[in-house]
Amino acid sequence: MEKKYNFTDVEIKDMAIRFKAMSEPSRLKILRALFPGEKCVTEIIEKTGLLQANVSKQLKILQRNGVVSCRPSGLQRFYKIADNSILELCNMVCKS
Amino acid sequence: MEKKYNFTDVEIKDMAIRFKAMSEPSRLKILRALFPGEKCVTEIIEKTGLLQANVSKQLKILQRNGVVSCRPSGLQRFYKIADNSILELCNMVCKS
DNA sequence: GTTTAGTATTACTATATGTTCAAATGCTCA
DNA sequence: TGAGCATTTGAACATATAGTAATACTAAAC
Repeated sequence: MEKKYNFTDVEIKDMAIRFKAMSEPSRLKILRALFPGEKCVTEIIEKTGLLQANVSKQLKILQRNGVVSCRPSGLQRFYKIADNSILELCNMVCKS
Repeated sequence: MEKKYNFTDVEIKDMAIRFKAMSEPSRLKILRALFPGEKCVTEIIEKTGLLQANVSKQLKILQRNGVVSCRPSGLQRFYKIADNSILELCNMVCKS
């Protein structure tokens, strides 16, 4: 597998932002809750044990960085993992 | 490839710490300087354009989290990427 | 059409942590 | 001891997190 390592400054900045999105336990707990499939905010609150305001805030950060996506449905908003590589990333970091 | 997604709280905490280690542009610039091969602190300072104190502090963080390793040699200390998966990780995040 | 209940986001505050820079200190070898 | 290389310290500034409370949104009941 061909690997790149001459990253530009812009790429480095973007990478830092993405890594930062994954760098909080509260956000990783939300991802853990979402790996099996999409869930609404209330379900995420139950699964994670975090407070409502906190979940909402962290979901916004995850969404802004393309880690999760959102689908409104009636009163609820269903969030899901945006990309398969997120799980792969977690597995790689967890092993090392 | 078999993927895990029932991470324990402890695993999540550790993952967050590792992601955080990669979440600063200054640290990623240091890694970029090290990808071609090991370098001493002075060389890293030249390559990155960061100040000495800063490089030293960020190297310590990277070392504490197992991202780089250190080999003293005379007056100098040579740092290198500790693990091949670091570059793989950067490639994965850069693409997405 | 207005109200009401359920659902989710936003504002605000206190606290904590991280980054950078300048200066001082530590370490190693000649 | 002195020079070169690297780390540590301390202060200023910036950013992030968690919690409480208030606000916004949506759909259905009346």
